[in-house]
Amino acid sequence: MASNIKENYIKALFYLHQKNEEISLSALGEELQVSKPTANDMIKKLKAEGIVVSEKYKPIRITAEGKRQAASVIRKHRLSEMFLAQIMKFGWEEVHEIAEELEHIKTEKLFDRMDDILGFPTTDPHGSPIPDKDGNFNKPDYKRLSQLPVGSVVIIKALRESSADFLQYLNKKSIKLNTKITIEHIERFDGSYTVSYDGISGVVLGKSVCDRLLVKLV
Amino acid sequence: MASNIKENYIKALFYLHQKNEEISLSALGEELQVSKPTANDMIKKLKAEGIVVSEKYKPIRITAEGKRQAASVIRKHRLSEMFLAQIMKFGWEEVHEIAEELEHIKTEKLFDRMDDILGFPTTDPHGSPIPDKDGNFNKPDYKRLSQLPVGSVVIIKALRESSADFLQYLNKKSIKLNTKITIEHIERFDGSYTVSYDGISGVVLGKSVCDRLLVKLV
DNA sequence: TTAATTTGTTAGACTTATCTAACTTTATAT
DNA sequence: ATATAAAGTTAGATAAGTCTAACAAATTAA
Ligand SMILES: [Mn+2]
Ligand SMILES: [Mn+2]
Ligand SMILES: [Mn+2]
Ligand SMILES: [Mn+2]
Repeated sequence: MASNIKENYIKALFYLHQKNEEISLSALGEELQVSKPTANDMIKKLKAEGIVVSEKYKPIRITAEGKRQAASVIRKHRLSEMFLAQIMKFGWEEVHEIAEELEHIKTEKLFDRMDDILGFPTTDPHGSPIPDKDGNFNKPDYKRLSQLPVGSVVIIKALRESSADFLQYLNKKSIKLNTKITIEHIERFDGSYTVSYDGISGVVLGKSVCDRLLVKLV
Repeated sequence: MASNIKENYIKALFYLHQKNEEISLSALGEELQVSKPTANDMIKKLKAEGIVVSEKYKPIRITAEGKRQAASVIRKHRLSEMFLAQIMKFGWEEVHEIAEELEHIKTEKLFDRMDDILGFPTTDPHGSPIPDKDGNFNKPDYKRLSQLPVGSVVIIKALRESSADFLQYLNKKSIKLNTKITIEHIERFDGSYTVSYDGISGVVLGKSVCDRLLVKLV
């Protein structure tokens, strides 16, 4: 059984692999805030366990087994977030921190029961998909709000980034998942959008905000 | 911040101290299934942190600070058990194992929220008291069923031992907390009790069972 | 195509938690 | 009071996870 620490490496490897099939030691060290020799040592252990393939001076690749193990941790994380939000009434800006701890709990039936109580949800409170136990999950092709033209009517479906700061900003603006937004104006100069939602019009969202909102066209 | 492992030592020290003010290294090692040198090393560290007092060849005593830290872990454990049982519908024989993991979660507000959702319970699903954050908890003076005479009418309030095996035995007998029992007969030869409850009479409970049931006289 | 920069590796050290074997001190029993 | 047993300590070793300093390889830029 992998330790908490190993699980965090596996999860990081999975995230990095989603951005780029080939993973660099530097990126891994950066992601986990450890030195390159530390990351290198761990890669040797994970290689011995069949979780990555790696050869001297060559980029690292995660194996099918590695993906399976990563999905298991991510499933625990996202089910926990959903349970904390829906059942325990935590805000979506609070759940990630707690889920970072809960995801390492070994007893599977805790998460199976969460899943059951929640009615087998397919996404977490930030719109990210919850993998099933075999590691499969939907990857719907949402667009960034910042990619869409004036006049588009969209529904917010997920976030590209879910830092507490960003979530608190969205709270302040009363923007939630499934909020229906109409794009009224795009300011060419700075990429900011003027939008309307919930019957309020003229709300200005900066470029970096629109870049983080994943939406579906209505 | 204490690691999981240290927290387990602190909890063990607290349990041992409840049986016997003075704690021996052997008992500590036995409790945690580690060797005496291992326990000894940890005691040196805990002494440096002010959690125990201990001098060479003298028995170990837990400090007020040690008790406070133990109570914090026990509170997390017992609130978790109660949450798992009441809200997540796990059986009382299932909750301990999961709570052994949950008790090490750092984020206090998770447990505060459990407490809130549960309506500030004073005991766990096995009748053990839940300490408050300052480490105070009720220690009601229940009697063992095995100490009471024929004719007594009692209510089961807690268990002296909560192994999954014992709890499954109680499930089979439909005995729960708050079950009202009447003692019909005591067999002198083997100390077994014949009792009635829930309208069923003539149920025989062995000595070891009666020894584990903590009851209040009606 | 050489030089500079980035990336990866090695070597050596530290911390925490664990062990066994051997020894010392304290307690118990004859 | 002495011998035996139990409890506690020391010494030395191991494994996991981390670091820094120094060096080697690969990539990128000039
Ligand atoms: Mn998260
Ligand atoms: Mn999330
Ligand atoms: Mn328990
Ligand atoms: Mn309990």
